[in-house]
Amino acid sequence: MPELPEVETVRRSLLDELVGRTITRVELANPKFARYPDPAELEAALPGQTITGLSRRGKYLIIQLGDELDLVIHLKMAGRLLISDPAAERVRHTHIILGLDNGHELRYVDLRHFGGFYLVARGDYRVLKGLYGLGPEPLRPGFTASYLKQCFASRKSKIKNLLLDQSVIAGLGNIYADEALYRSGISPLREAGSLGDREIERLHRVIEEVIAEAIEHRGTTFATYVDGQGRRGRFAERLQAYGRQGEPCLACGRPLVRVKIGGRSAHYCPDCQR
DNA sequence: AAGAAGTCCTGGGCGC
DNA sequence: TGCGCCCAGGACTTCT
Repeated sequence: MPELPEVETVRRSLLDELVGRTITRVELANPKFARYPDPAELEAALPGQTITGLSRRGKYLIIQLGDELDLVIHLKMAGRLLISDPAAERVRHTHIILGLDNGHELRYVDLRHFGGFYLVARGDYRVLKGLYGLGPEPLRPGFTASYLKQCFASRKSKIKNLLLDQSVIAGLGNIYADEALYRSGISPLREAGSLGDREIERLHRVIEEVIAEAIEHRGTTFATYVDGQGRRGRFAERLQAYGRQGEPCLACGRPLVRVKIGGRSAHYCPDCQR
């Protein structure tokens, strides 16, 4: 499930391949992945456009086209962007193909059918409510402990739910939220408003640390995630909480547990996380 | 207004 | 072996 580190890894893996290229051809093998505007408009608008940049906000990947357009892509749970030779066989669930002027193709593959493409005017993200209302990036100056204190103050929501709220912090998903809480010794079940200043400061530091470390290791591959060249991430082996229910806590040796919080699974150590 | 719950979707894993 | 069930999960909508 691509979260910030995985989307950033995909971005970096595609930079050299995409920037400067012109789109020659569009094939909507499954039109529903053209989320906005409608498929016919997307299909008509892309050919001839030159890719001038590739950026990321939270879990959104943004392909800059010319001076005026942004092609926004969200991979959701299982989306993949792959550079391919047109002659190479298409894997199942290949939904969108962009032909490039260097003879390669950019293929969008999505087993869970959740992700998609959005074509908007440069910087105009109103149709993407989540992108429009995104909170600060964890590795940028706007993300501070005092900002978090302000977000958490008197909130009744469990801290785990707020970490997943993209309007609070951009880019955290289930894996890194669990890892950050584990490393900071805070139970995912705590009411956000009950956290003390010291705890929030620690959580803030640990979020930066986990995200930076995960980017360094090119993300976490659990099931489907790979970068633009099909390479897996190496962070899975460093996970201390996510997916380790029943296994011993690395700090105290007692088994980690998995519980449901807000419809999502949360993995934690009931002894070390308070 | 905050917070909870439902929605999309497929393949893998499970029990029987 | 094979069927049916449940689950994973991000962002968005709808509801209370």
